[in-house]
Amino acid sequence: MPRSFLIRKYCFSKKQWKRQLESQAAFVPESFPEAELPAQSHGSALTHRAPVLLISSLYSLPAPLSPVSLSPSPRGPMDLSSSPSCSSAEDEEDGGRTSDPPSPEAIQSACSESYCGLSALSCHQLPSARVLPQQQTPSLPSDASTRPVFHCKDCLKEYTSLGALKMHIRSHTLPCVCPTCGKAFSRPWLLRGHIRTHTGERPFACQHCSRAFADRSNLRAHMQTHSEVKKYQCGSCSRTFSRMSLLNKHSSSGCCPAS
DNA sequence: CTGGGGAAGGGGCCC
DNA sequence: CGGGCCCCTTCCCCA
Repeated sequence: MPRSFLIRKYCFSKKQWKRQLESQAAFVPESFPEAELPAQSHGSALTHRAPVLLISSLYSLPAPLSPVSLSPSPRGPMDLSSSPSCSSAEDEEDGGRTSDPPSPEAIQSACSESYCGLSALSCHQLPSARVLPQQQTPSLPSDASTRPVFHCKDCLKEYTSLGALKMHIRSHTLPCVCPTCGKAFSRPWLLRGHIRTHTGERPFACQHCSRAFADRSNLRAHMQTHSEVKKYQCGSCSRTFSRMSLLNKHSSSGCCPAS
C-alpha cells in the first residue's frame, strides 16, 4: 500500500540526493558535522542543490510563488523539543515564531526559494525572508486548480497539506544533530534511533531467538525470517520472500520480465 | 547471487 | 496544529 500518495516526485530520490550531496561535499573537512548543522542547513543545502534550484525557479517565473495556500498557520519551532541535541538547532530555528500575515501569500526567501506560506518559509529558516503579494492565480502544471498544492522549492516535491510540506522541509533543514558524531536528521526520533547505533541499545528483542534490534521495523523484518510463510510472493514463479525489497530485487533480476 | 541485518527516510495517525 | 510514534520502504553492506 503506497503511502506516498500525497507526494509526487519529480526528481531525485532522497538517497540519490544524499549521494549527490556527499559527492559534492567531498571537500568538507574534519569539521563535517558543522557542515550539516541546521544553522547552515539552508545555505549549504542551497549550495549543493544549485542545479535543482535552477529548475525550481521555473515555477517562479510569473510570480515569486505560485501555489494556492491554505489558511496561514502560525508555526512553532520546528521541533525537537524532546531532543537535547536539537536544542541548538531549535534555537537557531526559532526565528519563525513571529506571527503570520492573515491572508495566503506567496513568500519568497532571500535565496530565491519560495514557499507557499510563511510557515513553510519559516521552516526553511531564512533570515531575510520577505513577503510578497500573490498577484495571480497559481500557475501550477498539476491539479492546483482543484486542490491546494504545496511545493518544496528545494526539490519540487508537492504536498497536499502544509503540514506535510513542513515535515518534508525538515528533511532539508535537518535540525536534529547527533551530539556524538554530528550527523543530522530531520526528526527527533530518527536521531534517537541513530543514537542507538552509538550506544548499542537494542530495545526490540526477537521472541524466537536471541537477537535484538535497535529498530522495531528491523525486528519486524527479522521476524519474517522465522516465519514459514514468506509474506511477499513472486507473481510468476510463486517464490516467496521475507521482504518486499527482496522480491523486487528478484523481479528486477529477470524472473518476471513481464512485470 | 541471494538473504538478512543495519540504518535511515518519510507519510499517516493519534494525542 | 504540532509532536511523537507507528509502520512501511529503501538502500547499503556483508556473509
